[in-house]
Amino acid sequence: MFDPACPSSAMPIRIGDKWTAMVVVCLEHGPRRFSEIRTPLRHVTPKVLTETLRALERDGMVTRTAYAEIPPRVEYELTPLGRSLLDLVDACRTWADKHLPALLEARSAAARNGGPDGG
Amino acid sequence: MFDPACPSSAMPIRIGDKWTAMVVVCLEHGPRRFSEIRTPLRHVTPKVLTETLRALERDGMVTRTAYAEIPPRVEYELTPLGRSLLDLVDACRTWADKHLPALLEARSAAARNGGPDGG
DNA sequence: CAGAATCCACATCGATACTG
DNA sequence: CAGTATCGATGTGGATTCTG
Repeated sequence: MFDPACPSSAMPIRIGDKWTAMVVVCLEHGPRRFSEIRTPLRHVTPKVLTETLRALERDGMVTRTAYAEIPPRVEYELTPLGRSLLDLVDACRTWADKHLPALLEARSAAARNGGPDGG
Repeated sequence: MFDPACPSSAMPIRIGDKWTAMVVVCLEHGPRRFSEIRTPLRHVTPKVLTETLRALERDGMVTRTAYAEIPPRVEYELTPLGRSLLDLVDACRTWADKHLPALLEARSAAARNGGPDGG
């Protein structure tokens, strides 16, 4: 799911913004720091990750805890509401396991027929 | 779900493009004509609906059947793969019933606090 | 380390007008 | 009726740069 080469870009379903689902999964097993979220999501810029986290915070999905230390440390943690998104993530995974191959096959078949240069 | 005034715009989950989920629900109970899909989705332009249907067709979600009649008649119907999206639609509905009010409350609470004019 | 500010590329969505 | 063609508005995602 974290691999941009995986066919998840073909997924007909999306949770929140582009990185929301991955962030939620990252937080599944407990609080994580900003950098700890960034590491597995290697292609997300800090700006976008901040936006995603702020949106989740606004919607009561995560809590943000800043510690007054040097260097700074901030932890993000899923709320119960945020954990409820894991159910949706799971529903997506289940669907993908069962149906994504068929979608991919249909798509490439369509590309071969009515695709690039017509047919 | 078809009412633009409903809070579905706040839904943290989306199936396909903007109108995909609604189109799929429209086709739930059998084949429908282009116009029959447009009617309940009153704010969709023919261009966008065509794009949505073509995408669904490419992905093996719907079949398109054109009849050589005057006036023209075209019917769209869900494939088994397309019907599988209904499971996702249902998962979304279940989630919304249980958690959307909490999301909305958290969001408006955030708007009152750190909202428009900061604070 | 965690994040803010700025600018920009791109895709989606939509209004309008026209066609077989 | 069922589209197609063109143009414009908009929002999201990203690169880059800078700060406490």
